[in-house]
Amino acid sequence: MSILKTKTEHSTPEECKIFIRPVRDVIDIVGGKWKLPILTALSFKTHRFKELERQVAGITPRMLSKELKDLESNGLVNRKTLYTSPVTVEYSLTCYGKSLDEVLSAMREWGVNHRKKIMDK
Amino acid sequence: MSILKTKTEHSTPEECKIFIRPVRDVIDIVGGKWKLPILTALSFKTHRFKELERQVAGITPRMLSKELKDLESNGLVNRKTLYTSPVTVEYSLTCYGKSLDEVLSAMREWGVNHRKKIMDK
DNA sequence: CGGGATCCATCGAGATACTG
DNA sequence: CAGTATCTCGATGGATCCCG
Repeated sequence: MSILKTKTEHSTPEECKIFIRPVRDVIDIVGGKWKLPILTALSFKTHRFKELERQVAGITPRMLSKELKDLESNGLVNRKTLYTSPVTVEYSLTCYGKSLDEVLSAMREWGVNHRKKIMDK
Repeated sequence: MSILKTKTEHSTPEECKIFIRPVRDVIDIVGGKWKLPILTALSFKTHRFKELERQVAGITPRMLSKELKDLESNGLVNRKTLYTSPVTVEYSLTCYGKSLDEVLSAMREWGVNHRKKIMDK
């Protein structure tokens, strides 16, 4: 790629990638069937595994476990083992997880309006 | 965060659905492998089908056609047939499509920061 | 209770060839 | 040029059973 490249009316593949990648990251993080329901449940209160399984209607333990790991690896959710008997585990939103809410709110606002617009047609 | 949250500590399934649905709508609209690359290409300038096929590296005509129909059905993209010979078709972002940019920017901002955060670990 | 392991169905997307 | 039609495959997620 030329160092002397001036501003063009079209984008280079590199520019596009840098532009798109972080947006895609967000989609990957909150996308899929269960991430939003889980985050929403946790935004109301801390839940144990079994409680989440009941709150998030329809989810299987297998998926719940996998999704919680994903969310935890992204720093959105905190996992806390309580050594009661039997052992219980508490899941909660981290502060960082809560910071996602601004983004979700922006999406929600546009989405609510869009739904209205599409319905009217 | 949410209006609901200030009112109750837990959510009903109905409330959750209404809360989540518009966000999911946005994910569906810009999600998948090709929507963002296509929207990004069109955000720079109007393109014909074949031009888009070249701009969006790797896409097949089958997918490009399908994705453009999706975007058009959501009012984000305008399709304009030019009766030249042979016929050419121009695709462009609608004003409504451009309104999505605020949302994408919010996502991008969070995503850029997140990528930095994850990389540092 | 909090998961893991295994098998299976569905769907998004690629490859390729073809048409008006 | 602007798409369509088939076929195929890998990923996502569901069903079921199992364990410490």
